[in-house]
Amino acid sequence: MASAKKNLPESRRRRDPEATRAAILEAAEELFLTLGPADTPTSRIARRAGVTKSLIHHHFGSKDDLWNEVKQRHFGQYYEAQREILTSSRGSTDMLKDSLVGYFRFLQDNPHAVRYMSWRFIEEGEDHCKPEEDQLFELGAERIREAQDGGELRADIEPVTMIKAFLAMALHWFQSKPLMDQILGPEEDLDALEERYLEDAVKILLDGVRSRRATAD
Amino acid sequence: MASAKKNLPESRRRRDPEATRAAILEAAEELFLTLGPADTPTSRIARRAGVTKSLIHHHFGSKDDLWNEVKQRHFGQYYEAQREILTSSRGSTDMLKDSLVGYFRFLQDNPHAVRYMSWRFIEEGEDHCKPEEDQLFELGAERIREAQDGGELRADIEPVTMIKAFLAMALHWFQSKPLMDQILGPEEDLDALEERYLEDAVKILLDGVRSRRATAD
DNA sequence: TATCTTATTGACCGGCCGGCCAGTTAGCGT
DNA sequence: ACGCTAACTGGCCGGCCGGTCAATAAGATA
Repeated sequence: MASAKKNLPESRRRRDPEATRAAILEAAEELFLTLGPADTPTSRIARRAGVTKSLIHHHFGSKDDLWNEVKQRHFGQYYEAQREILTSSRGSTDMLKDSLVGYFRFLQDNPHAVRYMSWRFIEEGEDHCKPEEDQLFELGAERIREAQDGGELRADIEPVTMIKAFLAMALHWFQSKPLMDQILGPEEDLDALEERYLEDAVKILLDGVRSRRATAD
Repeated sequence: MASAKKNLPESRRRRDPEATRAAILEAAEELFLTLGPADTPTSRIARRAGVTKSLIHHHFGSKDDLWNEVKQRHFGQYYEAQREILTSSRGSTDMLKDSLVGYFRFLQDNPHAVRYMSWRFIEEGEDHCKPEEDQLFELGAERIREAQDGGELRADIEPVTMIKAFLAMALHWFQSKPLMDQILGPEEDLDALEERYLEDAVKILLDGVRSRRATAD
């Protein structure tokens, strides 16, 4: 009864449902996030994945289902990264700096995440990823409240606003980035500017959020 | 020879190209920005405008041309509002506060502008509106540099970063708003929260940007 | 080996969408 | 009054897209 299900991983299996699913997902993610869901024909996803269009329907049902799967999968990474940033960093205001830098690096390394966020903003349908994200928000707000009670962060500001400030500063850079290097010449020195921007953003936000009495290092 | 071109504005002209163009543009703007360009059939634009589909092609050429026209037109308003905010406000740091509040109010009153910005971020094609916007950026940066030289704003931060900080804080709220009231119940008290957010954002940004020596009012 | 499951295929359908075209009519100049 | 230009119409076409279905064969089970 004990099934020896995968007893031939050595030779290339001619049928490999999981690999097929993975290939479709990968192709779909790439295309959906660059062309947009509406402008991405399933046929093209299939071609890129080296599969027939019918297989997409076989494995995922409909195009919308596939899109939801991509979103949820992608949000997994995003969610993990965020959570680690929020929990790993040690106390007080350092956490905020680490969060901002960490989030910034994450977006830097995952351009898809930026486009994904943009699509979420634009689409109207329900968002399956929301509860997990809210939980994340709650986690961050809690840590901020602690710092407020400890006198490290100013208490006259809603924690949610602080979080949004950090998210906004990081995300906005990458959202507007394609608009910028479009006019800045091919790649003049946008990367150097990017580092400078991060440094400045840290300065602004930390000083704007720190308790008035605390004198910086 | 002096043409009396428009000598019958009183009785309803049965043919009125300009009015037709305007009707099409208005319908297109509404639909494009809510459904997205890809999900908006020209037939539906035509129906909404009370016109035949053919007329769209007659007046605008192609669907893409119409979309570009909408973008450019919409940017007009956006551009005007921004420019007025930047130039009208009197000296120093008050300008920044006024800019943020003004921009925030503008987005509040023009939900379309938010979606428009999001589409600009996502689309890849050239952006016809860019030069005017850059001019606006330059204007703002100049005023910030003056304040930096005058010792009112800290000088260790790139002016562009300051501008982006203000834009990001305002825009991000409205971008993420639909995601928020989706989980917050129908309309719990999102508007009250909105005002609170604006106040907090002003606090964070102004304190983060003000010169270290200047003691606030 | 015989059998059952299911991954995989290719052909096909109904529908919609963008664009075109031939024809009609309103307004404006002469 | 006449004719020209351009606004406007209805109808149609070619193409693509999402989805279905019957048929095939690979792999697991026994």
